[in-house]
Amino acid sequence: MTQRKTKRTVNRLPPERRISDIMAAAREVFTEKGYSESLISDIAERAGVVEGTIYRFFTNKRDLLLRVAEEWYVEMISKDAAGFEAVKGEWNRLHYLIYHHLLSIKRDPGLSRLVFLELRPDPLYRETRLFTLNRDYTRRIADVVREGMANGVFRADASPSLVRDMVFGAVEHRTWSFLRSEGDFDPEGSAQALADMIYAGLLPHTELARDTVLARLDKVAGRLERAAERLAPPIA
Amino acid sequence: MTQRKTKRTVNRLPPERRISDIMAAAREVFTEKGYSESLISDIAERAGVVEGTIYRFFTNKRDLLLRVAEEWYVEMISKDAAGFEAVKGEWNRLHYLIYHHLLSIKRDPGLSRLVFLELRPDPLYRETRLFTLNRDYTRRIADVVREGMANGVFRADASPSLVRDMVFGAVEHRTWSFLRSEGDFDPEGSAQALADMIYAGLLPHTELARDTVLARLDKVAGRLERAAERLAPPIA
Amino acid sequence: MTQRKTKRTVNRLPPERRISDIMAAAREVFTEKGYSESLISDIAERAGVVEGTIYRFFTNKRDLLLRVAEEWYVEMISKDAAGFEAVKGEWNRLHYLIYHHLLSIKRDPGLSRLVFLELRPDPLYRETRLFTLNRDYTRRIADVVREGMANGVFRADASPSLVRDMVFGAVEHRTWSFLRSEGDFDPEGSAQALADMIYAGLLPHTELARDTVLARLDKVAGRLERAAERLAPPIA
Amino acid sequence: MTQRKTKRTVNRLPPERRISDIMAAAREVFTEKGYSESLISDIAERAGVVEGTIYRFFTNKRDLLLRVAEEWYVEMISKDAAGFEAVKGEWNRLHYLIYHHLLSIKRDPGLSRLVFLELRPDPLYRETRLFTLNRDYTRRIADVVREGMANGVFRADASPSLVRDMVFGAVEHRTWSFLRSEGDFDPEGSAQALADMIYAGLLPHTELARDTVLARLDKVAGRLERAAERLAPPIA
DNA sequence: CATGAATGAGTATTCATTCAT
DNA sequence: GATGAATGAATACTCATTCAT
Repeated sequence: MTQRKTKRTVNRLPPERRISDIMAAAREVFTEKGYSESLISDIAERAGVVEGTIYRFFTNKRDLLLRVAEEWYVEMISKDAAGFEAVKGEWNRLHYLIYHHLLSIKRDPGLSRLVFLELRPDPLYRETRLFTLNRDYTRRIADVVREGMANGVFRADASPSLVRDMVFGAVEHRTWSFLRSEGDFDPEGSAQALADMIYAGLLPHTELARDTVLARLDKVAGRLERAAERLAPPIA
Repeated sequence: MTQRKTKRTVNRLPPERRISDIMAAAREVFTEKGYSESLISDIAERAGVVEGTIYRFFTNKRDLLLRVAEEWYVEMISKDAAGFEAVKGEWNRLHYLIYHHLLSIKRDPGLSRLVFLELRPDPLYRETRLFTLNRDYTRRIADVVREGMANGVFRADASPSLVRDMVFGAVEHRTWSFLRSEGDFDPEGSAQALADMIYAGLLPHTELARDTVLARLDKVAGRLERAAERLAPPIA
Repeated sequence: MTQRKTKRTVNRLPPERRISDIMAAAREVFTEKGYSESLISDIAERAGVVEGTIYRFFTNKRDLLLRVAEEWYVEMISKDAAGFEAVKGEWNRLHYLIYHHLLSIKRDPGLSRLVFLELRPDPLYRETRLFTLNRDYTRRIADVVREGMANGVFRADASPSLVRDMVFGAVEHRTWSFLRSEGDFDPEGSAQALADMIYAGLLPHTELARDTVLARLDKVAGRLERAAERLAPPIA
Repeated sequence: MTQRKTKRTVNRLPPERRISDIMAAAREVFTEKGYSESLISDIAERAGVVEGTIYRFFTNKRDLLLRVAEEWYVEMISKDAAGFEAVKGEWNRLHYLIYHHLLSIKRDPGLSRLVFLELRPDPLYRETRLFTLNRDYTRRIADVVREGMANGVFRADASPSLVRDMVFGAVEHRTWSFLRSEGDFDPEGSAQALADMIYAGLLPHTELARDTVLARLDKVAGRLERAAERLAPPIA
């Protein structure tokens, strides 16, 4: 009649194992369904635990997501690290980082979406370890720029942070339709073209190639025009 | 018995007016609170209608958001159009578009977030008129590149779509902390630096042909003269 | 296949009716099961509405309980009011209030428990309308004491608030086992004995002045005559 | 691999010590947070044991609360016992018990609340040792009344149990706002006034002071009126 | 004896959308 | 056309208690 406790077989495991089981399950579920569609109960089941157990190790659902994303970043950072050290030359290093970033997105589009759409927009993102990890991850691009500037390979007035934004912004936009599951992208091709653009943009100004009479005149004319516009705006 | 109707003003307004009232209210609310925090009841109240009325003109909450975003794009596109036509020179045109895009984000961060976070990631985004509008909006960058290629100002192997992604991606990343309400950004400075990077990245690897220089000098001189004339017009 | 909306028959009723339906159902359920065991879904079902509808009229479950209790107090206060006015003499008025209070508890032990155990201990109880109602309800005892003091029937150094606490405290303790569903109690017997104790405790320590006795005898005789007349009215 | 045990101090203590540690911790926690807000894990931590250990000595959380309350009662009873014996005279004995009860509440408001709100309302309260202890504790008032009746100091028709309810009920009501942490109360003043009321209520009826012609007539009139009301209720 | 990881039941609340009046 | 009352689905989290080690 009064069916009470079903079983109650306490399956004792080392915490590290539990945590990694849960995180693996969470990564799966989050990746498949996105954050809000993911159910704690689903994650628990796949991890072979009960819902309550998840809350022994993770503050809440969001914390779990955060930890999964952090783990992913740690993975990405460490995985490339050795290879990166071996690469020489500014272009090659830019290319390496861009290419591997594209590969990571191709490998884990679900996690990428989560970071772009759930975690990064969060008002508390900056307080997050993920923010720090991401900063470390993206800083490598800026570091290459800084080195190039120190070597005299790149112009002295370049902006490392702008380059970082260009690279990661471009990659993100380039992969959006893929992240929306609509198409594919070519990591190698995109990496090459992007590296070329960035590299060329960073080279010092040669005589005729830039900032020559032509470019100067263009800019000056532009400034004059903008000034004129402010004084006498075109009749709309 | 208990007369309770607050007001019985069956406000019969022309549909266009209703629609614009609703969209104005929706824009306000969406901008202030983001999509999911926005309440249809709130929008209805600010628009001076009841919930049901909104559904006469809009399929659902998402459709309303979409229409608001579309209107914003139409606004942005038309607003810049005239000015853009007047701008000459590749660098200036790149700069113009980048600068005004940054200004739009600064002016309407709420709408920007909505597009980035709600609308664009949607699986059905491509079926949307917003997608088309955004394509038109961003195509202008690619068009500048194409023109430059045709003019011989830019290298023949440049990728207009990559440039588009670099520009809009970089802008987005540069403004993220602002969109998270954490800081500010300098539209003019960022626009200049970004235009410089892109421009330099697009120049031919070889020197410019001499005759091109001369031909373009003519053009530029002409523009200078016209600009000067606008600044100091001959006394009529 | 995709069984969606079950029905969707919108049953439109005047708000007063909905509210009273819900409150009636809530009173039933709360009375039967106590606060925390009561389910909103249960209340909704008995009221013939859907859960959401309850939240149109009541902020939350607790608010609903509060409103039910308030209604009960209003009921109790108004029900006794007319009768009370007709009662003359300090002892009789004390007795009347005590007796009817005991009757209320006997009639609605569930609500009594709720007030004693859920509502009154609440840290915000004083901010509640229920607090005000209860104050008005219990003040009547203190008022009788005050009147008696003014009339010289009771000693000048009596404490109306202490009497109030004695009366309502004693009643509560006397009915505890009943409220715990363990036994019964005798309202009439308890009311008499309690009124006697309180009355005696309030009399002046000295003897009554002779003329007072005579004056009051007149009044009492008059009341006796009128009462008798009501019992055996002259045949019309 | 990963050695993780924080401490391995298998603290083997005599059971009595364990029990008193746990009860002390429980008393603290229950007092501070109330029953349902109290966590077994919190109690365990403060007692320097783990959760499981508590269950070696106590059936469950409620049992622990019960034992804490019982201990409190034993404490209260034994503490006053000697002093009480030394007090002579009915008024003085009433006053002594009332005053010390008020002091106990003032000293341990948290435990008082627990008894009033958690333990006493329980359906199984009567089966509890706490019930017996409380009966012994409160019986002392009734005993004083009985003695007084035997001595001829109090009227023969007094009700010891009613007096008990009046005293403990009055005290409870008088201290409610204090127990809700809203104000304070004056033990000495309240004890005196309450003792006075009770004492006076228990004295034999003197000639003119009570139950004289006047009071008799009042009562009779009241009874007649009530009878009349039942026969012919006033038109509402 | 002690440990402490694992268990698992249980529910109030929101709000976009509908459709009878 | 307008109204706005009614609908109803959907889910994270807590913590007393147990029992394998």
